[in-house]
Amino acid sequence: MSTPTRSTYHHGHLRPALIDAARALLDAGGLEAVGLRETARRVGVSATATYRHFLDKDSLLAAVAAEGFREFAKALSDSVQGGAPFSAMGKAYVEFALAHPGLFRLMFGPLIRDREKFPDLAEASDAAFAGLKGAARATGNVPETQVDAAAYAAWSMVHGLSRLILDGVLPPEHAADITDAILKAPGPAFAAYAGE
Amino acid sequence: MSTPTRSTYHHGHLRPALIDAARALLDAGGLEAVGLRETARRVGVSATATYRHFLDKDSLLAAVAAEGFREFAKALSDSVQGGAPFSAMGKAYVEFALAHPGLFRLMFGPLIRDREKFPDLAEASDAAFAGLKGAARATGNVPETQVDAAAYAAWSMVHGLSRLILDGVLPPEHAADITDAILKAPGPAFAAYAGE
DNA sequence: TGTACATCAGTGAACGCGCGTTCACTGATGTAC
DNA sequence: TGTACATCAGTGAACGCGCGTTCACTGATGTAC
Repeated sequence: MSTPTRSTYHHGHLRPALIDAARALLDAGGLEAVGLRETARRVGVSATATYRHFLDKDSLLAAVAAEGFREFAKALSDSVQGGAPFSAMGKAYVEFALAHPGLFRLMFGPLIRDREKFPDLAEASDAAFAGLKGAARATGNVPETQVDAAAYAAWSMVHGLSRLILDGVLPPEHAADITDAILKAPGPAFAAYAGE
Repeated sequence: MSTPTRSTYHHGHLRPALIDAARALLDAGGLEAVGLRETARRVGVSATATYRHFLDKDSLLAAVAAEGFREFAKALSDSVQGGAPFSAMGKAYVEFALAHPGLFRLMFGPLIRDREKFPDLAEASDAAFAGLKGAARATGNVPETQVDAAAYAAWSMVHGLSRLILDGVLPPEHAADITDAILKAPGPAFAAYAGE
């Protein structure tokens, strides 16, 4: 993170500094705390300097989100290195969300719809999701024709769990227990669906 | 919905009219389209008249959300009347979300955290969730000690699926197929978790 | 039945706010000769 | 090696915007006697 003061007229690394600052605001105060002016203020630069590096506010946010997806993809793929079970990826998914609530919300916010305007973001998110599907296939437990459905089911579950905790619906003090119960003992947890 | 013009000085049913108008804005343009001034404008009343019926903007929104949860709870419980399988409730959950995107987002937004300020909302949401847990228990497939985990797992999955579609991550044209695949054939879909 | 008066439901002007963005600009840098 | 000049990265004032909320108010209603 850059210091808010600087001696040279030219910043030198303004683009990444703005991304870092926006992300810090995101982590500290959530999505609505991130403003273009406030971000620039943090870096110690005029608000308009931002426009040298980003088309507009959304473009700055999209860059932050794309960076988030790249880290997210890495965290997911790291989680199943060394033969860890598929559920380890689910755990990593939830942990990432809880560790970066603002970032997670931004990543799955409205910008992701605009694939043409933010191709970098679209690509980064696609890569993260592809990793999830690949891990579902790699378990070897799922017939090829069912891989998509299995991946979507797993994805939905960890995503929903993340959001329910993040949004304060599930009490945070029980979050860890619930996550473990669901991820470690999926058999009983899904028994409700049995016999239909 | 009320008409934007009226002949009498006193509106007569301003409170429900404001709730309806806010909800219409929500459905039409999403959360950020709902303003206190704009809502009043729709009803044909000055912005300040709102303060006769609601403490502030958040209180108006909380009333809308609470009403949403009551409808949501009804839709969920209706879905399993007449011996319909548990998965029917999941289907109803997703359908409600897709039918009322703005409302759904509001319902699970930040207001739900403020249980003391909005007890009516807290109660309405608790009731909806209790219905979900009750249905999981009623399947008879889950040992009593696992009912909570099973309900949370099911809840997480349908909630995550709803959000992924709503937020434009899963392509909407495939939303129905994916929902069916997950809800109707959970066995194969969850096979990825098997053998751990 | 008529009247006085408290109460309730609305009005409209005004406030400050911070935002994203535009504009014309200036200071610093790098490159060609 | 020095200089001219194009280019790039920043500045700061100003714009309009719609918002939520406050204030002192007025019109309508209902109730006690």
